[in-house]
Amino acid sequence: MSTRPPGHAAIVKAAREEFAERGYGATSIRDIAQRAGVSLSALYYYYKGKQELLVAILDDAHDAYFSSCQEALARAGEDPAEQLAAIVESTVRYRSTHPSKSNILLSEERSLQPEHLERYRANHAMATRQFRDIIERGVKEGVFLTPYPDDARRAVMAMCNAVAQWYEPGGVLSEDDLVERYVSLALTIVEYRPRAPRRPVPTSL
Amino acid sequence: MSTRPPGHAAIVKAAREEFAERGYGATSIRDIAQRAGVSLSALYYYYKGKQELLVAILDDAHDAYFSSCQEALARAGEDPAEQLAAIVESTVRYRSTHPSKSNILLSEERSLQPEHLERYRANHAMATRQFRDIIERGVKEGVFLTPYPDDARRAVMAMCNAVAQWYEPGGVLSEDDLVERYVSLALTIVEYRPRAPRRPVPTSL
Amino acid sequence: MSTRPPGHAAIVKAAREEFAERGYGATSIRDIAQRAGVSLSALYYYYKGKQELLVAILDDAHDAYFSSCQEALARAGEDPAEQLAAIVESTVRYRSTHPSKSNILLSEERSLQPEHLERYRANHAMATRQFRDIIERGVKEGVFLTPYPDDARRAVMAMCNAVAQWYEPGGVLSEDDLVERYVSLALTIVEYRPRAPRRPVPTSL
Amino acid sequence: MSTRPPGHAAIVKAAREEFAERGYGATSIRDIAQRAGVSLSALYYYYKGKQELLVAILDDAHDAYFSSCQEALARAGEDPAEQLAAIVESTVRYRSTHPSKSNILLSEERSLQPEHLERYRANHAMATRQFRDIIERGVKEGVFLTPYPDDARRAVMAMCNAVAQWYEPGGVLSEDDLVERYVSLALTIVEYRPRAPRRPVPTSL
DNA sequence: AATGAATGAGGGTTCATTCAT
DNA sequence: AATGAATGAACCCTCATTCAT
Repeated sequence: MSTRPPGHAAIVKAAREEFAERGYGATSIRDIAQRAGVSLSALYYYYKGKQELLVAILDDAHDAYFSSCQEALARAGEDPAEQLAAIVESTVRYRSTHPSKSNILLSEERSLQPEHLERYRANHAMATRQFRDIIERGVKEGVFLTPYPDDARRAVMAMCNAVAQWYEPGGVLSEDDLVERYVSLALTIVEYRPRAPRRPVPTSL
Repeated sequence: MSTRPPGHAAIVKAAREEFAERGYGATSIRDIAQRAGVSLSALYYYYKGKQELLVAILDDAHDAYFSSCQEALARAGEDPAEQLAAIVESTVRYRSTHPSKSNILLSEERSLQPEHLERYRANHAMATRQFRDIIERGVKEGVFLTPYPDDARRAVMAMCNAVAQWYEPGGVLSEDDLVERYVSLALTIVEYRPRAPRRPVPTSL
Repeated sequence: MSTRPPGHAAIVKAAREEFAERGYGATSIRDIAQRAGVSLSALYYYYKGKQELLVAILDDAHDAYFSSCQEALARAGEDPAEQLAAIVESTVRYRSTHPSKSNILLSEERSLQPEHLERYRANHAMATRQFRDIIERGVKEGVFLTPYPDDARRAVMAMCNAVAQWYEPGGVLSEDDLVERYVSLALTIVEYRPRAPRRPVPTSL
Repeated sequence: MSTRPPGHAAIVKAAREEFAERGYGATSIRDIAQRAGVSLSALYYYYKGKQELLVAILDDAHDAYFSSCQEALARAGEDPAEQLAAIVESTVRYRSTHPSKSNILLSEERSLQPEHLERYRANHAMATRQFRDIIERGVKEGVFLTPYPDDARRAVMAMCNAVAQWYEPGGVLSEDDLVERYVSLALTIVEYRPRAPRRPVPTSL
C-alpha cells in the first residue's frame, strides 16, 4: 500500500482524477492512460482492468481515511465531545485535502462489481459506526442532548462529506478555520452541553 | 411540461431511473428504451438524443422542486423560522418522494453539455439562494444566532439532500416524522432562538 | 431455418468460409464482416456475436445433414446393405457438396461454449447412431460379417468424413462415381455378403 | 532433435498440448508459458515466437512418426500385406500414443506461414506415399484386389488418423488389440487375398 | 542465462445516432 | 406516427513481440 512499482502512482492518480471528474462509467481507460502519460498496455501491465483500478482507489481511500481517524481518535481522550471533534476534524480535513478520493468514495459504490461490494460496505459501515458510537455515548452520558441521535449523525456526516464538493484549498477560508467551524457546527447539531462541574466553556472548540 | 404525448412519460421515467441507478455516463440509450418498453427508434422519435433526455429530466426536476418550494413559502409567513421550516419541509419531501430526480439533480451537472450548463447553474444558484436568503434574514433579525451562516446553510442543505440517498418510503420512519425531525435539526443548526416576547412555541413546524 | 432476413445469408456464408479456412479461434469478426460485404455493426445487428454465428452454422449444418440422411433412408428399404449405401451416399454427397459445413462440424466442437455443447453432442451422437444401428442390424441379420462392428463403423465414418478434406467438385472424379466407390468400400469394410437365395457367392475371405 | 536445453522440453510439451486442445490460432503464447511454468520472457529466450514453436512441434512430430515407420518397415519383409500391416501398426500406435502430435499434424497445416509450408507438405506427401506405394505394389502383385487403390488408401489412412480423436489409452481396448483390429480392417479394405500356393498364413501380424 | 517492463496492433463488442421507408 | 436496418466511432481488453538490463 505504501511502496509500489513506479508506474503505479501516476496511473492511480490519473484514474482517480478521471473517475472523480467524469464518474467511473463515463471514464475511458484510454483517458486514464493518456492522463497518466503511459501507454494503454502499460496500464494493463500493472492493473488487470478498469474495475481493479476502482477497487485499488477505493481501498486506498478507505485506508487513508481510517488511519487518519484512528490517529485523531487516539489523541482525543474519552470525552465524547472531544471524540466528535476529532472525527469531524479528520473527516473534514480528509474531504478538503483529498476531494477526489472523497467523491469517488461517496459516489461509486454502484460501479463496483458484486465481488467487491462486501468489503466496500464493511468499510462504509465502519465509517458510519465511528460517528454513531461517539454520538450515542454522548447521548448516554448526557452531554449530547439531541432527541434524534441518528438523524443528527446523518446531518453531521452529510455536512462533512459535502466539503469535498465545494471547498477550494487556496480560497479565503483556511483549512484550520474550516475545521473549527465544522467542529462547532457538529457540536451544535448534537446539542452538546458540557457536564459543567464549574465553568462550562460552551461551544468553543 | 404538463400535457405530453403518451410515449413521453414512460420514456422519461425509464431514463430517470436508469440515470439515477447507473449514472448518465454508464447508461445506454438501449437500456432506457428497453426499460420503457419502447423501441429504440421510438425513443429517437420523441427525443433528439440522450443529452436531451437528461436536460428534460433536469428541467422537470427543477420545475417540480421550485413549484413545491414556492407553494410552501407562500403558505409560510414572514417569520424566518417559519420560512426555513417551509423550505426544509419542501426539500425533504422532495428528496424522499422523488429520490431519482433528486440524485440526478445532485450529481449529473457534470454530464451536461456546455450549452445547457447555464440554465442548470441558474437553477442551482436559485436553490441555494432560497436557503441563504432566509438564513441571512434570520441572522439579521437576530433569531438565528449561528456565527457561520454560510456553513450552516451548507449543513442544512447537505442534510436535506442526503435524504434522497437513504430514506425508504415504506420504512419505520414516516415522511411526516422525517420532516419534523429535519425542521427541528435545521433550526438547531442555525441556532434559532425565538424573539420571545410571548413565547411563540419555538420548534413547532 | 429456411427463410431469414436478407443480411443473414451473406453473413453466415462468410462466417462459414472463414471458420472453415482459418478455424474459429483464428477468425476475426472483422474478417467475416468484410468477406460478407457488410459493416461490423450490421453483423452485430443480426447476430449477437461470434459464438452465436458458430452455433447458427453448426445447427444449420446438422439440420442439412440429417434431412439429407432421412430422405435417403426413407427411400432405402429394410435391407441393411441398402441402408448403409443410403447413409454413405448421403454422407459422401454432403461432405463433397458442403465441405465448409462438414469441416466446421468435424473440428469446431472445441470452440463451443458450454451452454451449446449439449445440443451439439446430441446431434453428433445421433449421426454416430445412424451408422451404428445399421451396421449392428446387418451383423445381427448375418449379412455383415465384420468381426469388429464398432471399428468398422468408425472406419466407414472416417473415410466418408475425410472426403470434405480432399474432394474437388470440378475434378476428374464425378460425385456419382465418388459415391459409388465409397458405397462399395463401405460394404467391403463391413464385409457384406448378400443373403443369397441359392448360391452364396464364394468370395469370402 | 535429440538433446536439448532443459527449458525446451516443458515449453514444447505445453505448446503441443495447448495447440492440440484449442488450436494454434486460439492459443495464446501466455497460455503456453503458464502451462509450462516458465515466464513469458523465458519462452522467448528459447523460441523466436509462436510460429517457431509450431514448426518445432510439427517437425518433431514428423520425425517421430517417420522413424517409427522406418523401423517397422525394416522389420517387415517384401510382402505387401506385411508391409501394410507394418505401416498401419506404426500409424495406429503413433496416433494412440501421441494424440496431441497427431492432431496438430492433421489440422494445423493452415497455421503455417508460407516459408514453412514446403517442408510440411513434403513430409505429408511422404506419409501418403508410404501407404500408396505399398498398396499399389500389392495391387500390381495381385494380392490386393481393391478396384479403387487410391480410395482404399484414403480409407485406410482416414481410419488410422481418426484413432487420435477417440482412443483412450487406459480404456477397455488395449493398444495391441487396437492394432490387430486395424491391421485386419486395412487388409479387408484393400481386399487382400494371399497368393496361396502354400498358404503363407495371411492375416497374422 | 534470464526477466520485468512496455508497446502497437488488433481482438470482440457496444455505443449513440441516422436513414429509408 | 413509427420502425427495422445500418453505421462509424469508441469501448475494454488481450495479443505477439521487443528491449533494456
